[in-house]
Amino acid sequence: MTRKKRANGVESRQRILDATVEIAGERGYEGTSIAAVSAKCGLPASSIYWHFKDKDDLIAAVIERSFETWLAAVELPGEETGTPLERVTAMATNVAKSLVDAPDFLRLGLMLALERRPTEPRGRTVFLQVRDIATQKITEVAGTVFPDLDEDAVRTLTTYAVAGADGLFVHREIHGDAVDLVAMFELHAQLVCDAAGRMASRSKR
Amino acid sequence: MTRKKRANGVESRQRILDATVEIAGERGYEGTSIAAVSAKCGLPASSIYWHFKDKDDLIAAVIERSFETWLAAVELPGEETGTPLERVTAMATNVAKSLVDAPDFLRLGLMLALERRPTEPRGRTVFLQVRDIATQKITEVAGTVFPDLDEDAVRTLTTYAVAGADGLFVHREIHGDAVDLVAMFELHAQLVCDAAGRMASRSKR
DNA sequence: ACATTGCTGTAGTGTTTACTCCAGTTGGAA
DNA sequence: TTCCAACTGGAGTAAACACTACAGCAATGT
Repeated sequence: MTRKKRANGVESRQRILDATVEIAGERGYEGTSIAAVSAKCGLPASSIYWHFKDKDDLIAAVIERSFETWLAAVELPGEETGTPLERVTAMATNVAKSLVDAPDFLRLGLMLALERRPTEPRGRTVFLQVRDIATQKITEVAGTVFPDLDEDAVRTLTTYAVAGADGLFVHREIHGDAVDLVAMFELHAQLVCDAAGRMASRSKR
Repeated sequence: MTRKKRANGVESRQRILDATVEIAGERGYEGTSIAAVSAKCGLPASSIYWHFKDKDDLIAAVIERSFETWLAAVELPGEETGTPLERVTAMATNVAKSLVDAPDFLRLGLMLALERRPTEPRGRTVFLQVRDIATQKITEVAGTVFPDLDEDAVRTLTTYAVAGADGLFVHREIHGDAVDLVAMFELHAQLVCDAAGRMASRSKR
């Protein structure tokens, strides 16, 4: 067995993925041509096909890697201390920062998610899966932060929280760096907490 | 001058646009091939090029028409009566219904908006323009519904309202018809009003 | 009757696409 | 030294791509 996989190989793989994430973020799924990726990373097409089965496989790998990058950027909030508002705001701030630092995952993912082609690309499936997992985690956190809420309310709250995050992200993608994503996410956190309060008081009655 | 423009012409144009909106909504900008549009609408490529200058022109026309369709579906709320919450909710409900009935505009527009290619397609420009106009109208309405707010607050509120709408729309596009968009928009309207109240009380102090 | 206009049908153009074949090259294991 | 596995390079293929040239036809204005 080889203990080192030959240094050049993994580096080339990274270079290919780097080039692909850039081009796919610019031009979408169909617009990402192997020739363009090859030109950008400096490796011939045959190398790309040595590392990846086909174009679909390449894009799925890009989604996976950019998800990991984003996950690392999120750095889940420390411990469960403070008021619900403080905790939710801390979480929102973290997510906002991570989306500024590592926007590729959500941008590419949303592009793929909005497409509805007959034969779904694997990249889309992967995105929806990891997104589902992330959503579930948020649901869990919401359940502990707002213990008064019933399951349905928690789900609704999570849906709204995620949708708001998506929308604010899109807003920043459209309007550029001038948008203060962290500030908007703080407002969002506040409103989500309002909603939680409203839901709790309703279910008590 | 001809009083009738030759019936077949306008009908063909519509058929081409219908086919294009369907394919573009499935496969994005690059994925929309003239051959596929031609096959779907039953007209040869030369007819498409007689009606439209090139592919870019075609997609821009699709955006324009789907915007008009959507605008017609929105049917702006009647008159300025009721509490702010009632008025905002009525508006949100209208928008939600229109997005269910005519989702093409926003779906296609968001797909184009998320792409950032070096030479921007005209369709993207058109989308961002009409979106800007729509946003401005919402800003005006917000200004009259919440007269206590200063300009900055109204802008922030509008941004948040639009972003929430985008995000909830994306959520429905991903999770399908099971999502009750109207209900989510009602919640959204409520939270936006909360935010307005919070902002007003802060500026008074 | 005749030319004009609006549109369709056929048959292309050259370029780009995803993907393949296979002959190198190179570093490490035996 | 020999050998193999891990890659790279270049050359190539068939299909799909956006787009064009142009002939033909049916209705209309004169």
